[in-house]
Amino acid sequence: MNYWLMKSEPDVFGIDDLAAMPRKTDHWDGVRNYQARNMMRDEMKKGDQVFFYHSNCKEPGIVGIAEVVKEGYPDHTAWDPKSKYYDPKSDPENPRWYMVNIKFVRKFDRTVSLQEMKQEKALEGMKLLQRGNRLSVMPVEKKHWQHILKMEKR
DNA sequence: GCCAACGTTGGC
DNA sequence: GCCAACGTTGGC
Repeated sequence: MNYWLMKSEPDVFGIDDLAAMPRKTDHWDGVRNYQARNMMRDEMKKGDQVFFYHSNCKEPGIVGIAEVVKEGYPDHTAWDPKSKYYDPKSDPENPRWYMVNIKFVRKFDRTVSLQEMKQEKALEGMKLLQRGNRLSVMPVEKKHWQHILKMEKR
């Protein structure tokens, strides 16, 4: 099993929105970055665990856990001219963009903030903390995953 | 709201 | 294939 982190803006779609969905599940549409696309299409597997990260907000950080329940499949919003994610260059015969479905697992007791994570020696080298990182989907190492779970309980 | 960092686009 | 211009992300 692998571990991941996915970013979302709470004003647009936060962890509470995921928890409020039917079956607490939603498709992760709108990713228009090739690196993130490749991970969703090729690497994320059913049962993989996902940190849900709130970005672009007052207190950026990890707020809970979700789980991959459906592996990569074409992101149909790319073919919908009315969607804000419409990409005329994505051909249904040869889809350019992919998404996965994730299901709410649990919300953290508290937010493990970005600021806090930056100060942790044990999290050195974590992708999220690297300068200028803008990926909205990224892998998390098991040791980092476990350390963050400990931080939550402090 | 600012701005640094990064990805993409397109002219050459 | 280079690289300047532009758009977006996201912390602050």
